[in-house]
Amino acid sequence: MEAVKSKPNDTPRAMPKEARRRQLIDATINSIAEKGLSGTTMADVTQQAGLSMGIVNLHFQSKEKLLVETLRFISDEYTSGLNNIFADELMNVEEKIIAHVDFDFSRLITDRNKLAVWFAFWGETKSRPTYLSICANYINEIAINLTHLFALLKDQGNYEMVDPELVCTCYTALSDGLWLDLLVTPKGLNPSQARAIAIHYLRTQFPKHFLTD
Amino acid sequence: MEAVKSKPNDTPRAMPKEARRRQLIDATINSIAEKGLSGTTMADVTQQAGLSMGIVNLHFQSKEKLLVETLRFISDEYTSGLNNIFADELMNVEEKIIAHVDFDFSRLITDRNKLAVWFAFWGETKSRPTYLSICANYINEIAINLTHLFALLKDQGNYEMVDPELVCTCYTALSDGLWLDLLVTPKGLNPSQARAIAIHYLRTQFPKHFLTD
DNA sequence: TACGCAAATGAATAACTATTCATTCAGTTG
DNA sequence: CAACTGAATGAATAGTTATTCATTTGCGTA
Repeated sequence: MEAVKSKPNDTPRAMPKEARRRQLIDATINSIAEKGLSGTTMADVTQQAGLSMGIVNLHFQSKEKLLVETLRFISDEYTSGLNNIFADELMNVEEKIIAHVDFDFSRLITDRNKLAVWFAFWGETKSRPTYLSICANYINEIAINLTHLFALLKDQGNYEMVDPELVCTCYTALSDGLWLDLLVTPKGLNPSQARAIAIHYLRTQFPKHFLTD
Repeated sequence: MEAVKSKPNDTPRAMPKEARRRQLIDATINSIAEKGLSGTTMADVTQQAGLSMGIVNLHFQSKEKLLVETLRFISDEYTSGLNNIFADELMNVEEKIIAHVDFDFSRLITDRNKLAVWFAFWGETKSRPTYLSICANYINEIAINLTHLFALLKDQGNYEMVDPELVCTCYTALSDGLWLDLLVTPKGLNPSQARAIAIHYLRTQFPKHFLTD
């Protein structure tokens, strides 16, 4: 038997549990992006990670749980990024909304592999309520926070006719659609153009704001 | 062996080829909506259709081809509906745009089973270029037609500042996002509310138009 | 009514894939 | 440095699912 693998294995045999789990989640994201959710097998994931077959069942009892944790990972990443912005005491309302948009179209979020994971799960939501339940809480929380920011800006700018809840729903749907665009036709639209479209919409509602760039 | 099935089988044994294919495509749509793309098996589809296992391979050489034809079916349904509107000589520009929006949020298109199929395929697009190639043509064609309508309305209404291409991209992303909303949170938004949001956006661009309702 | 034939059947097969677990391995402790 | 311990391995297993094809079915025709 060959004792030496030519590929230098840079992961030590004993790693903090969390780091190994994270390594497997990363491999899962890549595999879903490359082969789709239906095409992702245990063999794919473990090979991606450079580890052996049994490793997933060791760290996550089953494939299904690995998938759930993967969705939870990208959900948490998104939610916590936005919560940092909402909680930031140094920004005013307009700055927070711009920071929100910047985050939505940042490298971290518009990474095509992660977008592929998002939409892979959305496509299965109707048949697997678990997937929806992971996102349901954060969806609602973000909507409340964002609506609140729009309401504040409405007051500050005397935008009588603006309906903050409508603007929040519209902005959210728009960014979902722009993400889909970035995923499926990457040559048609780049993240900064997508960002510009989102800002264009906000400017229709708050014409005295969002005039930079 | 039991000779008589209690369930009355209303499909005659010999059916026009196209009708049987259509029956299987319908069953596939239902199965994808109910079990997801990854959970859809040949047994599911054929049971849904009330037919036997071998039938799919008889009419579509393989499972993969059945899936491709299913995507093609809903793509064609959408495209041809819009093309009828673009080609209609009895409508003026504003009426055509409204008809477009009405179609986008009609029963035919916002059927949750069909939305589930759309997003199931979008989620696999990155890994299966075939799926994208089926849609690529119509996406482009519709964008050209819709941009043209916006350009005409810009001229007719003297909307100096409007960028028709931007409005088309924005409207398209918005409707994609609203469809996702209708799919995943059906209790949060109904089709007529979604339609109202789309009109709300168009009104920001063409304030003298789209004032009905 | 009987015959011919295309359509449909479904049991058998072949291919694939998640999970298990006895064994190996490497880092740590006494 | 030897014994210990828990992580990691991967061949074997068990379960699932697409595909095949010999057989059956029922419709149209002579």
